Amino acid sequence: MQPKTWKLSKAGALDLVKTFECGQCFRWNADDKGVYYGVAYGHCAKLWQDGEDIFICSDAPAELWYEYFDLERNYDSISRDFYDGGYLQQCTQYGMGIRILRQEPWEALCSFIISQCNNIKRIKGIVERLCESYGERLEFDGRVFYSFPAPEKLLGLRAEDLSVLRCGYRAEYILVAAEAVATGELELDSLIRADWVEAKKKLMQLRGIGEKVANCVVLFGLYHMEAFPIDVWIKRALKQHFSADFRPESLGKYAGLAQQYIFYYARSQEV
DNA sequence: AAACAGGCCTAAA
DNA sequence: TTTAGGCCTGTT
Repeated sequence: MQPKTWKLSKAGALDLVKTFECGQCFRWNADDKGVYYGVAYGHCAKLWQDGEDIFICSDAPAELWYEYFDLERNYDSISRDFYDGGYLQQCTQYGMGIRILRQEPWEALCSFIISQCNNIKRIKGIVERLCESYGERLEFDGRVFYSFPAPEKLLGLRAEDLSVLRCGYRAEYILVAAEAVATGELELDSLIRADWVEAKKKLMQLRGIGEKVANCVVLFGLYHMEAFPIDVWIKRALKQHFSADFRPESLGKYAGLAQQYIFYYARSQEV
């Protein structure tokens, strides 16, 4: 199928740079002209902004990307709940344009296992090596890409086999998760429809998945927007700008979006 | 050179 | 229930 290019109708609600650089995903990269290339659900795409318009070029149907960028949800009205006249509002306004991507569940699970105690640059490197080693080779726009490997591709491997990834002790965790998903012991698709707390509990049964990683997977891979991952950045922001008895539930069913605004703002201030 | 990265596990209070 | 140390690897 030949790639087609089209213009996003609600482009104003999507900010490419913020969405790709806010730390939720690891496989989108800009070239020197600011054109983003990436792969999702086995399809390559490139996106760029031209004035007010955002264009997308892909051989996948438009619906796939419409869902991927969660474009049918009205982030403006959701975000109004975060206008507290203080710090959270500041974060929200700064991060406006971020979309919570609907990433592949297994990719999210695997990526956030890798993320533990790592910086984004290294996470990206490890994920890319994983895709190059075990994903499908794809060609798009005169370039070569690799899909995120299905968990089945990792069956039977031992931790030493993943040494090329240079992911250290996380190799074991990846293999445990891959086996659970591939064998059907862990049904990620059914967890999308399950209660988010139950989904989190289920994920945390796996070795190497604690509270933080589970929350990330639930939010970014299972689309439960209530989840509020707390890492060192968020912990710091909460300590400085929220009351001691703050509870994520107080932010409602889109707490996860608020978390992403806070995270993006907090990091922008220090880096 | 030692400390620290978007944590987790285990052992020990 | 909370806390310390170790863990792979890479960077500062």
